[in-house]
Amino acid sequence: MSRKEFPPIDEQMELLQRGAVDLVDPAQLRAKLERSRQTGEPLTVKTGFDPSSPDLHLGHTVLLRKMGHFQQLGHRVIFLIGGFTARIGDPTGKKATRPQLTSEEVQANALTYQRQVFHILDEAKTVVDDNDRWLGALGSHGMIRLAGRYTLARMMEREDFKVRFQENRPIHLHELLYPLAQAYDSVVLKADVELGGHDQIFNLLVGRDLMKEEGLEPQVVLTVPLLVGLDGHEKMSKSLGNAIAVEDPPREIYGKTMSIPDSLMWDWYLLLTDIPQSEIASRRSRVEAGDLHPKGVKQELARRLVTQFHGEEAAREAEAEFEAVFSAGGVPEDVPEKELAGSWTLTKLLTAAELAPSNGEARRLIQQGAVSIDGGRADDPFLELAPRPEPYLFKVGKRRFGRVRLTSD
RNA sequence: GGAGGUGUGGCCGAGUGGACAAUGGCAGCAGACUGUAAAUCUGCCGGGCUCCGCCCUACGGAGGUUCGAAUCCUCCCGCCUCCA
Repeated sequence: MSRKEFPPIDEQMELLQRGAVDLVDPAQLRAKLERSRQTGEPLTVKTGFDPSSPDLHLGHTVLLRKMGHFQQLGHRVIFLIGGFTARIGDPTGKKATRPQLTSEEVQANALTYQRQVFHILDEAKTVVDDNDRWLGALGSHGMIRLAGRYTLARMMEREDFKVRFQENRPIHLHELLYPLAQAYDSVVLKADVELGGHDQIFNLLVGRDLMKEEGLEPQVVLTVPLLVGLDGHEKMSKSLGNAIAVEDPPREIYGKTMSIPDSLMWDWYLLLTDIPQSEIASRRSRVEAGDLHPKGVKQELARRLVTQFHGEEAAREAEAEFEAVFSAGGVPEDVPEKELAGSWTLTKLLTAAELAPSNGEARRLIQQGAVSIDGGRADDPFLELAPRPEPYLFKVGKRRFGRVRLTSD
């Protein structure tokens, strides 16, 4: 194995700490980096992913990008699929217990995951592993022995457990095993560093403890913040509907980015782009002083995000379309088209064409002035539309478009 | 095993026999204002219809009492607390 050259420590430290929330602890990370520089051995960096929900969104990419930083610096990054831990389910305090996944589902999800992940990570440099490999083999005895390495008191230091215990809410025994299992991964992999979202801090620290317990050098723990979603308040998540999926089409990524609150833009710049922090700070102060219009700054962000997943060409197109549709009130490129037979009442037509979820909703939208036909507002729910050769163009609300061709049977 | 409590619309949370498709808040949708930003204001927010009205479905599930039940009774299910 050839000796690797690593960048200077300070340079590495700066990149790695960008946007990080916790770093336990900086001195130790520095020491590990120095050692790897001397020996030419890269650090082993572990990040676990729960394969239960395979749709990645920008929130996940914050972590992936941090992994990418380690890769850029020449370290060895392990993308660890929690095939075993997914079947325990990370205790969140929420009532919904996650459904137990079959190993087929886990495998299918893992593949979907990998397809999405390698938009961000360098596939050639990424080690993919699955903790089912060792945790599955542990067996009951092994698990009990593992449980013997930790105490209830230490487990109860976790905020979530503590609160639930105080409030007399249930804590199931298997939930205590989750942090242990995750910690055991670090032991097996002899991780130098473990990355995770800030919400994972407890689990990651258990990893440190367990490694010490097993006589290993403890891992350094680095966490990144949870990305705030489109609404500007809640963390980004698919179920809250405030997410941008990695596989969203260009115009969605672009448009959704444009809809975030201005105040959120700086965080996104920090966590989702590589623009130097000094540059971000300078833009921010110019916007706040009124020297720079926030729209343009946000458009650049949107462009950069589209570029990451679809390339520059797609980003330019998305921007052109955005300008045409929203700034100039035009019509998007590819409006879905439907064909229906005969004459229709406006209300029912909207429902039939899936431009409204129900007739009642369609009627409301019409009455509220949200519907236009061929560019002119339509406010009569009972308007009769007759068949004609060219399709009708409907616009519902700000961004829903549809063409409907009415045929005379 | 025993005693008690609780279960309401996407979420939180009122409602304890009729005026309840169910107060209020959040979320969502639409309009105005804009930069498809935020904030703000206004309206909507179970489904269907021939729509100032009517019909259907709905308050954990199944039965029952009643002219009438989210509200009372019985059984069942889930969740919580205390005692053992």
